[in-house]
Amino acid sequence: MAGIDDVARAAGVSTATVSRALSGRGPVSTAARDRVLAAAARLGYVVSSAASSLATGRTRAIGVVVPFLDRWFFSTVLAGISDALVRRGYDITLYSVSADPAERRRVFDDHLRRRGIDAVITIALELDAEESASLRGLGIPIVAIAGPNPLLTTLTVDDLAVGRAATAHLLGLGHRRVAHIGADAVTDAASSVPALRRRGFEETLAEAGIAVRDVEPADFTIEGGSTAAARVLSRVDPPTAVFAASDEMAIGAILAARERGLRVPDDVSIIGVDGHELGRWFGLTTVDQFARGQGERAADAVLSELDGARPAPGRGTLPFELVDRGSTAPPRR
Amino acid sequence: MAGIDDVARAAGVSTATVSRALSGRGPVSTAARDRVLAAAARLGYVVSSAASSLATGRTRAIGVVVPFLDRWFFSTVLAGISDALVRRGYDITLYSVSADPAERRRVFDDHLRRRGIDAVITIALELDAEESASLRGLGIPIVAIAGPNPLLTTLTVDDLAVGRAATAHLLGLGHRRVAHIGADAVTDAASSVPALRRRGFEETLAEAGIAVRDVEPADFTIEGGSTAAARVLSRVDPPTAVFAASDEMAIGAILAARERGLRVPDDVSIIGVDGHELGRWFGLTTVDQFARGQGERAADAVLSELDGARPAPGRGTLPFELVDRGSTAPPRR
DNA sequence: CTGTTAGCGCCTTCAG
DNA sequence: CTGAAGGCGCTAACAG
Repeated sequence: MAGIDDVARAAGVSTATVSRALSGRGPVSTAARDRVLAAAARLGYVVSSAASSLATGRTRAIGVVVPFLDRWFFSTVLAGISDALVRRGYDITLYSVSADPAERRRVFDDHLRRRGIDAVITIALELDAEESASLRGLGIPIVAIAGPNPLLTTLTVDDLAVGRAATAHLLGLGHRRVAHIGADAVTDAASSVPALRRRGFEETLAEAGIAVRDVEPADFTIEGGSTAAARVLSRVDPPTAVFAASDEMAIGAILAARERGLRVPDDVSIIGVDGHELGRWFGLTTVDQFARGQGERAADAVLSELDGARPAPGRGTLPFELVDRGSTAPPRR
Repeated sequence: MAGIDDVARAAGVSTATVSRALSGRGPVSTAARDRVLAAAARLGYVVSSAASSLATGRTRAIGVVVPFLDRWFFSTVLAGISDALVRRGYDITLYSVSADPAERRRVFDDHLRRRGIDAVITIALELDAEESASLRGLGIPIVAIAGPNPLLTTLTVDDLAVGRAATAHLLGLGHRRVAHIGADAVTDAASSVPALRRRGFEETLAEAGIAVRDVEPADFTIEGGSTAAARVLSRVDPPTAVFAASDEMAIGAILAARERGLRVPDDVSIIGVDGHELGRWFGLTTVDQFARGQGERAADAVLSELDGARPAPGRGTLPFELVDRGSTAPPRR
């Protein structure tokens, strides 16, 4: 494993010059630089990240913390982050944290601090005060995607608006009996993504003078959506439309409706949130939130902060867009 | 940021003792250890991974290299790896490599070498000789999941057997006109996962004295599966059964069949490979390969190698299991 | 069992 | 523009 002094010797310069030539920091004559580059290439020299970061304090690695790895939204955002980061020569250190408090503490207090990372991106993580403090204590740029966190710089779609848009779409079609599948009023924090979408739903209904009914908590999986939808649709006076807070739940709802012999959208309209690729196949109308783009933007945000830009003033807002693919229509009566 | 000598001072011992007490390597009296632990906790001390790995050569980080992040199989395996690794206090450094040769070279020759990682896990990566050599050159344990690579220690299901099992299942039901959706004979390496499944298909057919027809290449997405299935099913003499090399393609095939007014399994039987959670909802018969478990096993394998175990002799074989959920049945005639 | 003391490999002032 | 040299924070002999 060639070291910096092997290169220095081969190029006939000092290690300081090698360091300068390779890092681009500090003045080096063209001639010297060329010799260094050639020698480095010939020897297959690569700086040791450990040594380099011990000396500089920077690691060219970004920590990414997620609550799930195997759900569409998270892996898609992660893919976006990875794309953007790899282009800039940064690595990702990945942390998937469960709900287990002890394990979370270990990740926040040990791993994240021990490991040299230059910045952190969290995806839809609901952090308690202590965890937020832990993150801030790292003294590095932090960007939280999805879910406004008053304690952190966040980059998020306006989920209240998302909830309102989806609901307004249904009301605009003439629906009056509308169900919502999503947040659990008991366990979800008021500022969480699910809770905001739900609030958007409730507010919009209230403004239209419609009483809120049929709000079913579910866990954002197809299965959860299906179960919840089955429950609402089996009421004596079932809703004519369902707003699910995620596409996976919406797909579950479509499947549940079909199982009950209901046609979508003829018998019941269904709308989701996400822009899940699968939605296309179900003709699912949804509020697309461009997950991959969110990841890219978060990566760009932390990188520009690392390049000296001030932390984004306040919070960044990400785009969303209602995509009508046909799973919603006016109620039959 | 408290350092090791802050702890040493607070505990009234030398830094060497602190290091020993905290790492567990080397003898320390109980009394000293307790004082060190207390001081470290009080000061919120965490070792600097950069300094530690510079001194030891180990980083407690495992590199994971994948070709995709946003496809079910990969994110699921990754979740398994993460679970197993986090339990043992290791971090994941994640690399998603595209097909772009230049970018791949950068990852293999720069990132992977610069970054201190103690071992590498690759998931379904088709490596050329140079890339394999690059990896081996790291001089650290390597485990390749999915796809036998003659140049590396691999941990993989026997995809030839998977292909045979799926095909035999269809033949056993009485099908004689069976199509396959999967490998592209032109672009897929003979030892790749898709090619092996396809070969299992072809061999099994041949052994039953049935001529191979209707082999459609597709890209392992729902969309690709749907398109390919549409093509086979529109033949004048369409197959009575379809074996898709992944569940995502199989689901695409089911959707395509439905679109053509065909019932599954009455008009056409469909079987996939993976154990994708979505399969449940389509009643998809599949060859489950327990993706999450694959990740866990790979993680365990590299960790035990790091703990001194010899590299697994030859290649490890992972389990698979045919799960009949009803999308296959005897042909009508 | 414990402290002292070299480095680990690189970066970065500071002179020249 | 370039080289010499100290030090980043920790670990691993080596004495004691």
